[in-house]
Amino acid sequence: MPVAPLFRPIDVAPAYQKVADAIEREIVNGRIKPGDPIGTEHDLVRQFGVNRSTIREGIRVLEEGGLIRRDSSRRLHACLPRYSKLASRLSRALVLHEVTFRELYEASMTLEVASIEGAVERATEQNIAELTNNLARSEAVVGNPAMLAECDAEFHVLVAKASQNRVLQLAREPAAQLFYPTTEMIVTGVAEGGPRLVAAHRHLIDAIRRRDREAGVLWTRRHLQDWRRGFEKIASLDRSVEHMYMEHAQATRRR
Amino acid sequence: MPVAPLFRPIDVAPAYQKVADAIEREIVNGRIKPGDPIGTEHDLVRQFGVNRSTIREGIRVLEEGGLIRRDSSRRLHACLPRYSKLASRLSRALVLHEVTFRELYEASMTLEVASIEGAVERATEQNIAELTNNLARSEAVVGNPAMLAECDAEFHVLVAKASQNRVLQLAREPAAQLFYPTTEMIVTGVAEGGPRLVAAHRHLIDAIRRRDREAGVLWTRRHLQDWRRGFEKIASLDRSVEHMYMEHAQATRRR
DNA sequence: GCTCTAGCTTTGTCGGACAAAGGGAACAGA
DNA sequence: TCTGTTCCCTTTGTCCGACAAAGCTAGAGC
Repeated sequence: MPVAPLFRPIDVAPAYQKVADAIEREIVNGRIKPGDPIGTEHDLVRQFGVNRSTIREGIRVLEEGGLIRRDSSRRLHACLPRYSKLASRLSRALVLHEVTFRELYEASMTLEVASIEGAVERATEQNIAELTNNLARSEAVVGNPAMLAECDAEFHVLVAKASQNRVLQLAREPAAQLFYPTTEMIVTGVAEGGPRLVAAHRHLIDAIRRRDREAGVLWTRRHLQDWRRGFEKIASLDRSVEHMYMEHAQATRRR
Repeated sequence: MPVAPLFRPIDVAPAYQKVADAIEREIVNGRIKPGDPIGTEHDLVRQFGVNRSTIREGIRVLEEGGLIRRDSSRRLHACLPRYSKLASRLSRALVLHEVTFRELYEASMTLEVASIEGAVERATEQNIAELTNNLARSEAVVGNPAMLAECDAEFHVLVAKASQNRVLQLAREPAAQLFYPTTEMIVTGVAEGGPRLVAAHRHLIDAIRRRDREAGVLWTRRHLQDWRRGFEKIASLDRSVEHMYMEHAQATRRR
């Protein structure tokens, strides 16, 4: 006959983990708001009653999770996790899982089409202005593959933003980050790549402005199909997706 | 007149970050394969020539990123980041960004419909067997909201898995993790909730088995609409989404 | 009132230390 | 020979104390 449980399971976790959990709890439940300063390491030592080394290990956990950051003066404060940083973890995971081109392409098709549908429905004047501004910059750098690729990535982030759906925005980011480095290669390797890319963006903005869902979906599909054809042309190059990812990851970390 | 650049920017980063970067690089480019042991902390101290405290801070960064883990004996080894762990970071971020119900619902509709479409097209016998097994377990616990909610979450993970698209699998996970804790509340609060949920699962498996895309999409929509109606019924309860998330996060961390 | 410097604070890193837990090898018994 | 036990070594988690470099602050000097 089993006895009634008298005790709860003891929470056995390393001290640094408990420190991280405690601070996370305060941030997630809102007692510490984004932007609020966390104390200095010494403060935390006093509050938690553990050694500074232990505190520092806990801080690393939270920092990597994007919950806290150090500002210019290296003081700690809570912050809203940035999508692009979190997404880069996922992109890394996708590379490690060796996802196929089909998986990436199919998922992106779904996510980008959903983004444009949202954008067509809910884009604000502000959103459209940002997209238009992006288009102008793209036209100016159409001969520079690296800068054009960067503009393209930003364009699609702006479309997702215009959808007014942050869940979607976040869901599309990991796949988009894997797209980005290949765009440069495609624009470099395919003669008509640059102009076609800019033209597609123009049509997409136009569709959003006219609230023309059909056109938005159509041009998103074409845009992605262009990207696929370009990718298939250069797929025989010697650089692997892993290498592309590594370069991208290092570049973003430096920011 | 600007001089030609003689020097590259010096990479100024804390030592612990360099340690983490160096190990990450070896894992991502494949020189260290998932499962391979990383040395002991003392080994790393010798290899990198820094203090053990510094090594340990670097290890925390990688551990949080899911790139390395400690096995039962606490030895370090590389590993494939697990989707559910990474996704919980994103779920946390979504909570902090205070996403609305509309955003969550709309994105999930897109992602779950895409999952079922993939599953209908590509599910293997193995996938169908797993789904059938899940259904049987769901039927057995239809009166237990907590366990039924867990089965439901697993069911949709299995559908995504059956789509044979890991990018999609990963993209849907953050939103799904926010769904999960509410499912229990809905099944508890709505009388017909449990049976309707199980019935929907049965129809979904059937659609996958018959490769009937229309039916799959239809029942996914109905299933999600049921969830929404349930949510709207209980939305006046006193527990906020943040609380639901916190409880869920703690439960998963203990695993 | 403004600037500049000296001093205090904080971070990043180091060296060493110790208890607890795990793994492994030697040893005893079947 | 195989199995089970015990003791020792290793490894981890944590602590203590220390110091240089960089930031911040307050007071001196104008």
